[in-house]
Amino acid sequence: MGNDMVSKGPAAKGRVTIREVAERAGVSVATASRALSGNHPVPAATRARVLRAARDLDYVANAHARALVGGGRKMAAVVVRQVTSPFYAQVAEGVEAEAADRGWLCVVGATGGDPQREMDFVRLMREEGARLVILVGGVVEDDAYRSRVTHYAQALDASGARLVLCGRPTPDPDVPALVVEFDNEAGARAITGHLLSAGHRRIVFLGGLPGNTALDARVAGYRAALAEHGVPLAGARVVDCGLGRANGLRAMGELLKDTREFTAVVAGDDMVAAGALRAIADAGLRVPEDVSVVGYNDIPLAEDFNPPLTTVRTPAEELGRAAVRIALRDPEHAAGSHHLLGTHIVVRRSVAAPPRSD
Amino acid sequence: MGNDMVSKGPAAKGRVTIREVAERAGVSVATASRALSGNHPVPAATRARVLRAARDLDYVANAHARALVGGGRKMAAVVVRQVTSPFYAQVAEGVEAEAADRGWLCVVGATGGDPQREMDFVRLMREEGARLVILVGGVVEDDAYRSRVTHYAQALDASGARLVLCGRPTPDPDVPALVVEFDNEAGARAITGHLLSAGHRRIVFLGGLPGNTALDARVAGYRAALAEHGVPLAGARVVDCGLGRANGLRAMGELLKDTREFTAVVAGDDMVAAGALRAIADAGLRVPEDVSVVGYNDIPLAEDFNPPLTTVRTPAEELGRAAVRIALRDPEHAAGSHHLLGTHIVVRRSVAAPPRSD
DNA sequence: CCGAGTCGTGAAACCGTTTTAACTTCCCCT
DNA sequence: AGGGGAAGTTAAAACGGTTTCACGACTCGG
Repeated sequence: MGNDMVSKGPAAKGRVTIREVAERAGVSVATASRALSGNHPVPAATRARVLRAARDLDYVANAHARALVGGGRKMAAVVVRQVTSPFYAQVAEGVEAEAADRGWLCVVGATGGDPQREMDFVRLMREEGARLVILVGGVVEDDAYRSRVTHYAQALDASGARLVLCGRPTPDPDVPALVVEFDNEAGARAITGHLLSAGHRRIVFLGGLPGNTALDARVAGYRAALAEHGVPLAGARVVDCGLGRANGLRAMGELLKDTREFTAVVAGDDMVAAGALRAIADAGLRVPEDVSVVGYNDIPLAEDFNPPLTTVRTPAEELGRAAVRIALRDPEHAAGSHHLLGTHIVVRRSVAAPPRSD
Repeated sequence: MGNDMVSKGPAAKGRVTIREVAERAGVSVATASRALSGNHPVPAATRARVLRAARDLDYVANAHARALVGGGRKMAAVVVRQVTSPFYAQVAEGVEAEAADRGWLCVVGATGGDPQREMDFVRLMREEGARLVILVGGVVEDDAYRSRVTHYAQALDASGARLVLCGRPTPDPDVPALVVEFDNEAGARAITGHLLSAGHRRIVFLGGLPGNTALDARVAGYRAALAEHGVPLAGARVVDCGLGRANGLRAMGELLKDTREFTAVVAGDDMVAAGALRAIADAGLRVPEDVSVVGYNDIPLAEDFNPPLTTVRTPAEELGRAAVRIALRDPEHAAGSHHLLGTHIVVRRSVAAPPRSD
């Protein structure tokens, strides 16, 4: 007597298993599994009993066990530098949304720009069996980067997963990775052209980051626009201060200490522009009357800057959505394919004609 | 002859298993497992052979198989309304950072404010075996909400996982969930007090959301501050337009069409403030000379608004970190415990004395 | 020289689910 | 009456690891 405690009741701690559901419904685990997953026809009466038992026990399937035998949960991972950057957040939201629409789970990882953490995270995703890994954001393209990405791509491909690079280059055309990105050069050319059309001739590019492919392309676009408008090459001035508000603030501050030899600035992105705007205001100058400023990305709060920022709209959420859409489209078409998304400039109030004294 | 193809080589497609590693190293899977996980002592020579084989084959363990027998990967989930909201992004970043520091994996889910998606996501996390689920953001507290959260809490607790509510109420003290939040009332009282000290007496609260506990607390703090400064209760005016830039823009615009009977506005959060600032500017008025405006949360770009916004700093990233830290601290201490994080106001340039004509 | 302990290793059980293959019934058709 | 399906159900074999248990080889002390 008293040994009835030994009987297999629901464990005191731990999850409800399908065995307990089957027991309660008076069927075998096989039947219970079929009734629950709807995979195989099961008579209505039986199915109802099983479903009822599952509901009563608040049963949820063990995703790990399921993944082990089935193909595994459809899971996508998006890796960004940091979640709080508005641009990355938008891309991540796009990925999340598109994934959710298809019933996929979305995991986001932040690297803080550290290659080691990126590698760790990709490894983690391989362990977890992610079927889609999306790496977002420009990087400096050195040998270490190339071999790293080649390794990711081959490892993921070997286990049937896809790798998408958003805004970063493919090391080699035969590396099994997709690339989706904006036409950085065209965007920068357009926005620089906008300044040139307003009459500016002495324009500085603030926020270069030599080796970073995204920024290099924007610098190239900036240079191309100057050339198109007949500005001598010597007129180009690129300040390689990197991205981020703090860098923009500092670099612009230093620039303003010199004799001012520019009437407009093209910022590497909107955060740099935010810093630049603040530095200009701190120097007692006005935008756009004294200096015109343009940004890049059109982050959600760019219209709330002082003044509202003229910038290049890069549909970041669409970038994220496109990444998963393209990756999931056709299996064959994938390797080495390269997609360019268009951008356009949005005109607000940070650009005017250069001061008359010029 | 020719049937050597049948031998168990590495599968053409699919992942490398521990069996292949063991084979290549000339040991059993048990030994391979031990060498790899370092769980059980293994002579250096054998370990080296196994590690070498694993490296050669680029082996990564199958997390699902491992989770099935072991406790499962340490995984935390954070659920927010949307990733692109700067406040939520910061909280998510805090959770991600603290989780990563401890070697945990972090999954973020976005609900778009839809209770159904919230429920689906929590269920998903139960299936995945998440050990920590963090729900962020105020909600309207109705019966549906209460029973929903009670269910989450009990289900997660039954399988040994923890539930943390960030800035939303616990339905009942004996529900096994932790609460971590800011002292919304104190923050609102302080920032309203700041306006009162500057001489304002007719102050409107923009962005109420009746039923939402976070907003209700801020409204209460606003009212308390007015009372403390001897402003008659009738002087309080709360516009229930909800949160978000668009709502702030619209509501403020409508407010300005009436005869203007206020000199300052307390916005429900910084995004509402952004909309309000724009509406005020569009009406041809100046901040702070004509109207003073304060926000709530101190999002990263609040200092770039026009003018830089005086607001309440809520250390959002710290909120996220605290949530995981507290949840992981001591198992017993958990249930029903309630933590309040302090806030302080940061003074910028959106507040001045009321216009003299007042 | 022998028994006890230690060390290194492997076979097998186990985790919770899906799926295959087999086994009953039961019914219909010749 | 008997055979061929079809329908409903189940036992058992995967899936890929970890862990327990047992076993053999070696070392060491008496």
